[in-house]
Amino acid sequence: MPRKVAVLAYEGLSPFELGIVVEVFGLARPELPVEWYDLVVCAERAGPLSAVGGFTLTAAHGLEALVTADIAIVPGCTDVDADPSPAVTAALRAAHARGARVVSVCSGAFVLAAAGLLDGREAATHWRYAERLAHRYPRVRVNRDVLYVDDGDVLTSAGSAAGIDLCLHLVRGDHGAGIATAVARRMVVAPHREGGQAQFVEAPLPATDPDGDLRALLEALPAELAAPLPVARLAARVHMSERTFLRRFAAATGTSPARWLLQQRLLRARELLERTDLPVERVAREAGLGSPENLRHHFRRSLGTSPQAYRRTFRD
DNA sequence: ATCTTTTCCCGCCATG
DNA sequence: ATCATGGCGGGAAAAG
Repeated sequence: MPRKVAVLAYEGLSPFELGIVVEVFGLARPELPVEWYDLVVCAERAGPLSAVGGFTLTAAHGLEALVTADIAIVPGCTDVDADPSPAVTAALRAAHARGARVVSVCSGAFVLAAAGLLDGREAATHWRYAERLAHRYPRVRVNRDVLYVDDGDVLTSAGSAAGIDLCLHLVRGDHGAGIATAVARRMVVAPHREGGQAQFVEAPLPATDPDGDLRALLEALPAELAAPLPVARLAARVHMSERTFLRRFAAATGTSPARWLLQQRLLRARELLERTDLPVERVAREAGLGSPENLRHHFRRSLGTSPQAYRRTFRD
């Protein structure tokens, strides 16, 4: 049985964010060896809805599709101060109660918050709206610095295109990094973006685009993940003091060297677990995570599973 | 799970 | 004056 994905359309919706969801989940993918999702677009009422850009669309399904979905997605709304329809919030609560994963893109977090689904949870939204979300729904712990928040059954993403990151994250969780990478490749986007939305807020990319040595280092590092890469050594390689290296690195990637390396190494470990039969001990070593204990530790922290369980899920 | 050692990394500030 | 640099301290996190 394919997983059912329902995305909500409504008056004044943003076609881009709806489109992300349709592109990821709604496009047929016969080239992939997995059962793809069933996507439906649903709306509260049957009539035409006007979208940003001055055109209209009609959804083929009603809110019951949202309630019975495995994944219910709310794209951003144009008016975050408006109260979402009670029928919509009720449908989202019902979906959640049934065990569905409830997902928002951008300002869609306001709808989830209105439904009470974010109470006491961490959530992401567009940086422009973070303050308002936190103010209006004090029980929501707004994280301004990430592209998305995965809280298990409730997932929220930051501004517009961060919805792509979150959708790919969902695919990665359901089908593994290999499949998610294939989808990303077909969409011609990065399979995994590092750093939070902070890097997109004020700093235009050209100002922080890594130049010369640093760029070369960033490109070279993925090939040497198995070796220890202490900051002091890295800084020396690009002829900078540690302090300057940290600053430049942060400006270029939005994270610190250690965090960036950890992400790369976890990604490598996942690949090895999916594509090879290497024992966990070797996976840990090849990925540069050192001991299997260390690998397990970080795996649990970021993926919520163990390496063995992860391999079982994506390898049969 | 808990402890110890090591490494990281960010604010502060003098310097060029 | 502004700006990048890089040394230092020490709280935080990782590694063992």
